[in-house]
Amino acid sequence: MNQIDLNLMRTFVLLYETGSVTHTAERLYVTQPSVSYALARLRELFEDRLFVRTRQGMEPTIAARQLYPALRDALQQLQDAIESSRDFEPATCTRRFRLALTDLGEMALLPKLMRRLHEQAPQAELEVVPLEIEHAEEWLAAGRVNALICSRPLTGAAIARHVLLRDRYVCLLNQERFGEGPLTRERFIAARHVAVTSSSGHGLAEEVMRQHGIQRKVSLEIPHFSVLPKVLHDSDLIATMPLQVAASFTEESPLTIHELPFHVPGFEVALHWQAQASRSPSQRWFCESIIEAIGERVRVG
Amino acid sequence: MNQIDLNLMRTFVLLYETGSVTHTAERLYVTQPSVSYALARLRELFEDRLFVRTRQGMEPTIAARQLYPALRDALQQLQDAIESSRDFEPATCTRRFRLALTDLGEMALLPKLMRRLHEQAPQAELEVVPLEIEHAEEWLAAGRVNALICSRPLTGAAIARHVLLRDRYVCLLNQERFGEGPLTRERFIAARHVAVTSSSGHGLAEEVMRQHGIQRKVSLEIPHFSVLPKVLHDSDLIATMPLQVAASFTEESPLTIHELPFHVPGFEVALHWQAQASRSPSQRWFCESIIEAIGERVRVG
DNA sequence: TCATTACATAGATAGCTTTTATTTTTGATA
DNA sequence: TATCAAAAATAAAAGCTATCTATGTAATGA
Repeated sequence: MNQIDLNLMRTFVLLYETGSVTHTAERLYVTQPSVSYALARLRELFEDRLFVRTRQGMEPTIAARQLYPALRDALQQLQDAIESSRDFEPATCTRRFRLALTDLGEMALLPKLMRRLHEQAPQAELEVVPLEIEHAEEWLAAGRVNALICSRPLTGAAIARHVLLRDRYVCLLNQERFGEGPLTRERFIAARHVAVTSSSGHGLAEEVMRQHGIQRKVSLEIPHFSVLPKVLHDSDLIATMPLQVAASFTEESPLTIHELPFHVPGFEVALHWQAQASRSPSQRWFCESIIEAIGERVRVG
Repeated sequence: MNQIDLNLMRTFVLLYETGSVTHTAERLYVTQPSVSYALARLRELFEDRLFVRTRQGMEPTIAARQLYPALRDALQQLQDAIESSRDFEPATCTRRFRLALTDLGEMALLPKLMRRLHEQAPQAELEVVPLEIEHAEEWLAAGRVNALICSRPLTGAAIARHVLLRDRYVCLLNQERFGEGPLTRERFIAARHVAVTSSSGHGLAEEVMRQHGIQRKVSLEIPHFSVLPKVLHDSDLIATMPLQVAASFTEESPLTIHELPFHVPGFEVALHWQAQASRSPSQRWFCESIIEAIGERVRVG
């Protein structure tokens, strides 16, 4: 066990991510046969083919799939640990950062974020992982993601938190189809609604409605926010969502924003990360960049 | 960054733990100059001397001290990940397991545990880390320890728990010096007590006393349970502690166990570990061994 | 069927780790 | 302070092994 060449694991992870011996070789600045030989050694080590050739590239076997997450996270931690005592240069950074986001977050924040990161660290990579709120703490603890953005405050041990922005829920609808006039409580209840089934933690408005005893007719349930503009444009449905997103939707479609006809407290969207003193400079830089990139945004609501 | 020889980190960790280039070489089955050369490369990599010669061996610099915990944990995770897909043989296992325990746990459980582990895995190493209850979850999440045993149930995400035994608090005293007769509430309050200042989570009895409004005179406060027999033997002090330990103390000293003169609920001593599916076979084996080793014990109380 | 693409294999090479041998350093002791 | 012992560092040589070039082979698509 103590004789295993740990450098092989780096090759494994790259093989998994690129799905190609050749591309892995390019990333490692070695020739293709070199990686092929490394793969042979990996296969002997794990007593499994690990990757088989298909038209889509090198497809991981079951064994490889099981190995990958743990190896990737462990390698990341190791690299973080090594890096922690060395200087960090965004300009020359080529590593990959992982950020968990709701699809709402993607729409509202990702453009700003990407611009910022690309300016400062043009060679760095950003991988957005769809947020599953119930795994949030686990992902942070295990290093699966470097940070995550959500509106539910995470309470677990050793998790740091920084509020990025405040928002509140509003209604969005196509006034033409819905009919003129303000959105009264009666009309809200009488209307047909579209709901987003979110494992993302956006259930605050629903909760409040339940508390107020407001029963609404949900005619459509979709898993993501992003198709809402099209859906609303072609129907008399009402969607309830954060103002930030609603506002951006009105820019692309002729939709109208209305206040909810009952009180829902505002909420905070916050960045969360593992608050260990030993986190690396790159990790710190990543979080700070996010905070600065999003923080610049004009507060709404 | 992607060119760093990860195998060097293994040498670093061993250097830190052995405090000796020569011993590290022995552990790695290479010669001393080989490790010396590796150290030279580490020094260049981290731009720090890392270890300086003293009478106690190679003493780590501040930089090395900062690096060590993160590197050790990351390496452990990596090795776990690699191991997870390979068979585990206790008989040939040479790795080191880390277990966080209270000193009470050490006394009550360690002998059984060590015997069991040594039988099945004679070459494995066990490192007992003094438990600091407030860092428990963090330690598990970060992989600082493989498991921990405590009586406070840990609630964090992704922590598995298995009750090892149930116990309850009793009083222990030297009847000769204390005076004959049962331990009434009046005598309990009138008596002088010895308390163990525990960061270990053994505060249940104290809490109950506070709730009952019982004020006792604490004449002695000590940080560990282990010296209690001697202290009690030479005094009329009363100690409040779990029955299991009290019972073992009566074997070595002529002390007497009394029920507490008020009700304190029993408590559970449980093993806790990180409940990730990806944990390695060795990790599973370690936890199962502990459960079997302790579970065999005759339940008391 | 042929061209193309990508991974595997063979044999040679070169680079780098390891080894043996030796020196230097450090701390202990007289 | 001088000397001795122990342990780390250095030097030079050796040996290993990962990498390279060249080539083979299998799958894909025009």
